[in-house]
Amino acid sequence: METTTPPRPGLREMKKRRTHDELLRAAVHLFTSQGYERTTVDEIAEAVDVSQRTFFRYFAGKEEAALALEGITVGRFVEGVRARPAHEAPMEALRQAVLEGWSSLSEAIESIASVEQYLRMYRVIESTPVLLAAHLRRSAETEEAIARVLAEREGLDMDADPRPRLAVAVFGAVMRVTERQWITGEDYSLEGMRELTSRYLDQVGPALLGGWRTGT
Amino acid sequence: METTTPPRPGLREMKKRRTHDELLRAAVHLFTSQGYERTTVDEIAEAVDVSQRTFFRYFAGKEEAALALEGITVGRFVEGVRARPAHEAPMEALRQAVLEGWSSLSEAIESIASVEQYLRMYRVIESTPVLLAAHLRRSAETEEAIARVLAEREGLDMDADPRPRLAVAVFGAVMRVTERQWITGEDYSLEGMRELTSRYLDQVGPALLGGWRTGT
DNA sequence: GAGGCTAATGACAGCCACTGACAGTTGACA
DNA sequence: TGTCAACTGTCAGTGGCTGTCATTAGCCTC
Repeated sequence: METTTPPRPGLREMKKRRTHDELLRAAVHLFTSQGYERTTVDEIAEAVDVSQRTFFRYFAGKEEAALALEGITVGRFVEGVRARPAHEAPMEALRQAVLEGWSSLSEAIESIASVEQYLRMYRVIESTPVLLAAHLRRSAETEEAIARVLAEREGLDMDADPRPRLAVAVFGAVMRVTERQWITGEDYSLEGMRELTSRYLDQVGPALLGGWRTGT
Repeated sequence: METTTPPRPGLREMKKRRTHDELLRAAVHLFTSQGYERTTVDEIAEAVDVSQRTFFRYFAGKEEAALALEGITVGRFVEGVRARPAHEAPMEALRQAVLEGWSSLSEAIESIASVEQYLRMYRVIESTPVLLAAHLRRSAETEEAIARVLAEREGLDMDADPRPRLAVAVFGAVMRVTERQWITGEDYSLEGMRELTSRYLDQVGPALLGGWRTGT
């Protein structure tokens, strides 16, 4: 009984995971180096030596492969919100979960890509209309999931009270503005992203109050 | 000089407009009656007795035809914001422009469809993933345009001050939540939409403050 | 460790959205 | 009325995506 494998991954599972990761890596590499539109599914499949049909068995479509990396971090974010202490106010819980997410981004995706590749893929998404569209739709789904988490935390009925959805929608809106700013700017460091996120969240109140001309 | 036509529409222009409108009408009719995915471009073209190629000369794609009706009202909304008196605070200007938009919806689309068809088309968009994605992307573009209008009104530099984008993003978020609620609910009247819009906008402040458990 | 079961894959055919190229038709305008 | 340019139809082709079916290859049992 030396070096046992308790949960028994199984050779089949291993291979499947390997194929999936290789396809994803190849897709990210091709998308970031030559663009999303100029990359065909056949190309990705060929890079991993599988048939095009197999690609579609691992990913629902080309889009899904392009958004899979981001999907990993989004999933972690949702879990992060769920794990926040119950005494935190909703917006504060969201804020902390996002900041933690940025901090642990590197470990979350290391089996697939580097942080730099993640950022480059993000740029591709933001600059490719069809990908941006899909990204926004998925963000909407994520917001719905998080609204459920908040409603549960606060013991509210989401169908009767719009505040959970409103708070999450506002938060999501700020995140989108932040992401855009972050891509447009020069600072690609995770610390820079954390700082920008905090700053913009603090500006929501002032932005809603009007009287912009007298402020800053 | 009896019954002159000053700007001279021209027979060609007339025919073009006619083809465009007929294609749009046919598309809306087919999408709302049998669904977006189950409608092919050939079907739409055939309903108007033009070739598939011609359809693509009038619409960049199937999606554009599905979103064109909504696009008319969105364009009017942007103009509405631009036309609001300069003394209004940003959020107030947005609110008034939207409410006015609902009120004049009927006249805006009458050459193409009825209000009921507009609502049904909206449901199709909301329930078809690819259309919802495209819709959200276009909304993002609209928000950018409106942020520019607000920044100009207030004499701000959008690249230095995030408040115009933040305010518009928050407003857009509320609108999306409202639209969803409105589609889920039973009340399809324009008056009901106006009322819901007002109510949700009033809730943004409370939603951000937390302490949900003590309030209503 | 041979054979059966089943999941994973490849190969093939086909649908549909969309595009480029070219030729035919029809308003516009001198 | 004839010329020009815009509009359209036809055809061929690309690429994303799906259904089907035969083949391969882990897995499990006896």
